Amino acid sequence: MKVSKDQVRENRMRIVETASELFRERGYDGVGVAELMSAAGLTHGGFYKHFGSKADLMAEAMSCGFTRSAESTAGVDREKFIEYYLSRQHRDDMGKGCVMSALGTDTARQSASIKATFAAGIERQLAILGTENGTRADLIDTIAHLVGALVLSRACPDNSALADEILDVCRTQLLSQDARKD
Amino acid sequence: MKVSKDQVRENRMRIVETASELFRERGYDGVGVAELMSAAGLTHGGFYKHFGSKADLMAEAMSCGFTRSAESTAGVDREKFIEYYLSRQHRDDMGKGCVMSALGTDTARQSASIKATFAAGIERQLAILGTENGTRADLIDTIAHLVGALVLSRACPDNSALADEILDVCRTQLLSQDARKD
DNA sequence: ATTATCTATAGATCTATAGATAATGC
DNA sequence: ATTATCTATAGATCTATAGATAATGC
Repeated sequence: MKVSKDQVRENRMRIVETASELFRERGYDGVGVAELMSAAGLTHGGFYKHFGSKADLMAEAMSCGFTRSAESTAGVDREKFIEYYLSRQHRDDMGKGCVMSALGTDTARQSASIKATFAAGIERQLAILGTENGTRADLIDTIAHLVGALVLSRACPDNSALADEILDVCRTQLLSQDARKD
Repeated sequence: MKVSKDQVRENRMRIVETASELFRERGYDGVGVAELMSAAGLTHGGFYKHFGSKADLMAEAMSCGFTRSAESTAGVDREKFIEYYLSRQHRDDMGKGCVMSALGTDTARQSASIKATFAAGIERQLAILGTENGTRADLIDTIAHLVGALVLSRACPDNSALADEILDVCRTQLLSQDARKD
């Protein structure tokens, strides 16, 4: 039953990636270790050879999600970032979307070390957007605005007018802020 | 063991108010029916004479929270609302604060009927702020901005510089939008 | 007589651990 | 020999229900 070191690394990574998506989709309390391992193609007993606890995995899964976001956001300018962030596609696929909007409230209810991982993720996102897209204050403001729009839109009934209205109103406002600076 | 009709009404209300606060604090999955009833001074077996399910209570608890918010927000102008919303006090007491920021992501993971209750709450909040504080679009935009700021600030480590920075940056930006319209 | 609350429990889940197994890697 | 994964399970929890109890309200 033992596997090669490469296989172990791959299994571990698959657990983290799977968890990253499932936690975003259903929340920390919404996914059990057994289901998570099963989704990664393993049995639940093996989990604790990889991680000390479910909470430890949460931190890694969150960090992994931030890394994926950073990768796909690199080189994107403010306008494109806003368009992507407030798209229906992003809203309707929470598991693959932004960690800040999907796990922000979950994180508020977790331990200090998870919060620290989250804060580090915010800083990484700010760094990726970079000074060419605005001052630090501008970027923090924009990100908060985007996160709020997505959280509210997702909390509205699927395909409801209000859900789309929230995205549209915020997109218009955020892009007009951009225009004022040009 | 039976109690008067008045007592029944009072017990039911106490369950809803207790749930409203506990759900905001710890999330829907973070509180069990037994603990909830115990916090309301009752035993868990009696729960299902009041509510069909835990999810049914969630809807009522959410609606109750929105009502309390509406009460305390009535007559408050945009500037005062922003100051209150982005205060440390509000951020650090999630159980007693705004339902949108505390339960938005939880709601995104719930059934359509809970989402409908949430959307109705947004509409109520918009109505309370009223046309004297801006167009419907202005208000939606402001609320999304506020919710995002609070969600992100709460996800940062307690008493961290970033947690406060997020609130401060967004307060400045939101109040400057106000000034531009005067 | 009705019924809100109580105690008790069914049945399903949850996190975490124990011990067996079998392939890797020294 | 080591160890990642497996099966099995401990012990705690979870939602929901059943049946007893006792005070209300007809």
